[in-house]
Amino acid sequence: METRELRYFVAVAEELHFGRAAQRLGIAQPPLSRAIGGLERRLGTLLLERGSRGVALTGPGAVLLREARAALDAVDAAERRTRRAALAATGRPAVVLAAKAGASGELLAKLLDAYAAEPGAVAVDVALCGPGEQTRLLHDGRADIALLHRPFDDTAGFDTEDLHSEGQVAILPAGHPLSARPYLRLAEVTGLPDLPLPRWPHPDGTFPDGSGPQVRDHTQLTQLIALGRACAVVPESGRTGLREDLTAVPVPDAPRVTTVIAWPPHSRSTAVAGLVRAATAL
Amino acid sequence: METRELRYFVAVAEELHFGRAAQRLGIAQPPLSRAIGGLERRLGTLLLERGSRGVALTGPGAVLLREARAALDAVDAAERRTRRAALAATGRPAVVLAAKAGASGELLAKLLDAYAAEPGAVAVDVALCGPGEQTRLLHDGRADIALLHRPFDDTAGFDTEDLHSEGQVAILPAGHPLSARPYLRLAEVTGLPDLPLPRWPHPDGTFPDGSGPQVRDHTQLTQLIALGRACAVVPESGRTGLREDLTAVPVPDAPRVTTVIAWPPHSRSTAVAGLVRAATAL
DNA sequence: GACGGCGATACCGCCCGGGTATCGCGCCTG
DNA sequence: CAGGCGCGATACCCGGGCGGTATCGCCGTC
Repeated sequence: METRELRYFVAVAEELHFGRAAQRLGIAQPPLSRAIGGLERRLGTLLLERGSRGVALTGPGAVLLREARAALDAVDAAERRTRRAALAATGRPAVVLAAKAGASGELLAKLLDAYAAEPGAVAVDVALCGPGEQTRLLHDGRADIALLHRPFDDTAGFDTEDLHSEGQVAILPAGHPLSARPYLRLAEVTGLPDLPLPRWPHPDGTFPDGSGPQVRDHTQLTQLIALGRACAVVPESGRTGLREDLTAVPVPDAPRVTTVIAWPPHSRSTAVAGLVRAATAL
Repeated sequence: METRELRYFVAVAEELHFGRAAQRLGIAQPPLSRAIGGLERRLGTLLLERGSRGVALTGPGAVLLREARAALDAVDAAERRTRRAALAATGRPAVVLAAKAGASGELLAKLLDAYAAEPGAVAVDVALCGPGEQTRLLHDGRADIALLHRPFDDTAGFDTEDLHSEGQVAILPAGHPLSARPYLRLAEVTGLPDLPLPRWPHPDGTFPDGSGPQVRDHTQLTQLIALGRACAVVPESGRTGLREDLTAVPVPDAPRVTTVIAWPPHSRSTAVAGLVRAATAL
């Protein structure tokens, strides 16, 4: 199977529409139909159910969609990492570290300092990204190493090392009745009709069903809370640098959040090893 | 990058010889040279150092070799798993479980029994393979789930669940002076001049340097030990069904061996989940 | 200095991937 | 029920690229 075929299939499987997929791929629709047809013939199975109205994935098609995405990520990673190795060989070598914007700020700063103090340290490019984006960057080679947060991020498929564990706090508008309490139970926070929990986007950009406001980043979140339209439960470290009009109240029974450093299991980079060493020594 | 290019590059990088690589790929040498050249041009870096005598990998070339193997495994896995999903949809569905031949026999039998008793259990094809081969099968999709042994097998990149932990024993010819001892220290066994430890092949089929006899499977090993030409340190469970002319002596300070069940992190198969459930409930 | 091994280059033919035009088939609609 | 339309499949053509053969250029080695 060629990557071209996989790319074509993923496009159709995502669009569920040959015409739109072809447009997205920048080709005409007939070659796309042929390519998918050939794939199905070679695999000996129907991948897409062509109904009179639109297209649907078959069982094997769903399997191929998942596997093809992983395979294409691996191919992309191969290209990116080779390119970066070429850069490192001639110019300034660097590693890319992916971290969630607005999280672990202090820990990140300490890590960068500690690593920079090591002999032979190379430049560290920090890729700040949205929630849950880090694993994607690691998988497709845009990042070499990442800071993740269990249980929120999916650490499956990576080597990890625990760095830090912390409880969570509820962020409420200052002046809200609950904000004076010494601590809160998780059930008390999640059930507030006047302050719903916000909805974060899935990796594909869509939002889960529900009634809370949609947020995409930390700024939107704090603003919504300040407006009295939402509340949130975040790791303790999120209370540093909190706006004046917001209050943090501990939520002892919320799951503890562990910050981990993660890297692709077959990584051989000395820079990655150095970062891990520096991180675990913090 | 197309998988064809990756396959070509891996062939040359492994053979370190354009002619032989071309032969292995079933094409002529000139198209191969051109393909590699094109790859290098597009990546903007030299991948192979063409010396007067043979070919050597550059730094970026070594990176690409590692990444390309992973990517090609992922593509193979996509094809195999789709094919198997197609089979499962029409005929008898099955999972493939990879296990090291001659290891964990009893545990494997119990696992298969326990899983078969579950409602909705599907057929389990057991792929017995050589030491260290299981991870390969998992990576390229020939297997859906595997029994691995830490610290021998590399569990990186898989989800795992510990099943069983055991000490190790030394296998000696009956009648050897040490065979009467109640236990042995690891250093005593590894330093025997008359009974060297055998050498196991690497995944690529080559043997590590050293002086011990080369073995490829358990039968060869027991035969060598019986002949008084080698000894071995193996998990306790390896003493079940031992030949009469061999003796097992505990080695308490050898690292404990943990049998784990492992599966690809993005696996969605209910059969895999059922096997894991059955295994952890043992 | 002739030879041989090996990768690069030159050149050619053909297949396949991509394009346009058109068809076939449901489904909605007046 | 006819006509229109949306959408994927099919027919057919064209060009680029992949693979083939022949050959060159460069080094070692007798």
